[in-house]
Amino acid sequence: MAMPSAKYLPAEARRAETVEAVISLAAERNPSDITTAAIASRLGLTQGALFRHFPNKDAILESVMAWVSDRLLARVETAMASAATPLAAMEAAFLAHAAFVSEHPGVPRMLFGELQRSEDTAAKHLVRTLLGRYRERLARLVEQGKREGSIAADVDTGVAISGFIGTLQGLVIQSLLSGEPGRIREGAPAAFTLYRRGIGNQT
Amino acid sequence: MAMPSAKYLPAEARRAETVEAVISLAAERNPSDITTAAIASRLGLTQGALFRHFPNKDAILESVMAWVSDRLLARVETAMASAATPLAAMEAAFLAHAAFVSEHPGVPRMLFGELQRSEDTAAKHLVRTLLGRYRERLARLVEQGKREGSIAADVDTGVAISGFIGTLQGLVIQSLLSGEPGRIREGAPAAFTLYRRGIGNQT
DNA sequence: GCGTAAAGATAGTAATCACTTACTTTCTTT
DNA sequence: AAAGAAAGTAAGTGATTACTATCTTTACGC
Repeated sequence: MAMPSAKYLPAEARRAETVEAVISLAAERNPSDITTAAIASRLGLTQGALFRHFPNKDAILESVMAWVSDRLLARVETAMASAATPLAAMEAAFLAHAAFVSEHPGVPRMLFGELQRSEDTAAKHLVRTLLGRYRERLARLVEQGKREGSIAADVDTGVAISGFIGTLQGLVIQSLLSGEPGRIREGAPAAFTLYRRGIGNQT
Repeated sequence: MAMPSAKYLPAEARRAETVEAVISLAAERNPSDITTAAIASRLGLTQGALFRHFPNKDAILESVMAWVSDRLLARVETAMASAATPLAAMEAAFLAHAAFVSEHPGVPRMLFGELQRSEDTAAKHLVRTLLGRYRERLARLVEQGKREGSIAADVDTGVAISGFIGTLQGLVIQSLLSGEPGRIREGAPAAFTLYRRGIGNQT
């Protein structure tokens, strides 16, 4: 993944490789000090070569965010679709999300980092859109769960969603402290069980 | 708070003012692109003046982290001490923590940002120490709660702690999205209720 | 075997960064 | 009131940033 591969790749393949390089770099260092020189070096290219495929650095970040949005939402939605009940769908989404960030530990850092940038970049907008869509999917499940009685009716939907994302973020922080991204995936089932008890109907 | 105050302050007062300036800047922009020029400008000083009081930028960040560690732990511990039961202590800690980051929205960003720096700075070490102490206090409460039966015995302590911090982090992300730091404090009681249901004994 | 897309090397831009140096203003103390 | 220490200023330093310019070289399809 994101290995310095063949020379003279077609432009589209090079762009895809660039995105992966950024994501793998984000797993190792603070996303906001990833330089174009570092990206190029990971690809085995010179820095100037990057600007054959992207007009500027922000366009690279925008592509990264688009990649993340697509992949993450796709995996989460696929996971949701294969579940019978709302709670099972949320669990599947949770585990799929955890697996995704376990594979790409730089992703949550980039999302978080992009959110707190002061400039109004296209990448930032993509993150907001992603989170908006994510919230929407979750909200649907929570409401559905409340209707059928598996989720407590007195749980506010917004709070439930915030808790869902927060529980994931707790795992991310744990992995930052331990330096072992794999712990996100490993800890996910137990973390979700805790969360499920919180929102679940307990009568 | 952190207003450009009088000129020719004594060194200690200036250092304290500098710390507050950094924290207030972190509320507005990505912590990792807070420049010494920006800090000085907020204080109404020239950039070079900072280096009268700190040997380098890392020393400033170190002071900031020490400030945060002291204040946050103090407030959380005071809150814990005034509660009768373990669960009440955790709630008090949660609300105190939420109030603190509501007042200083830049703080969780700085902690998170410092954790993911690749260099081994003194500031990073302070953050790890802070989180270690925090975990310790929480672990004590969770174990105590399990013993007296108010917290479910089958809940792993590490998972409970990760969930505690994650739930807080969920509120932070919400406030990043909405741009309203006050929401952290407002949303805290409901968020904790959800968390409490998750860890609480439900028999 | 020619044309072209992709990448190379090299050198340069203007801006910004943390940090330094030389000097001046203010405060404090005697 | 004078002197010395402390605090602050102004103008730099060199390194690094994203990005551009120019020109050469490589690979591959027609």
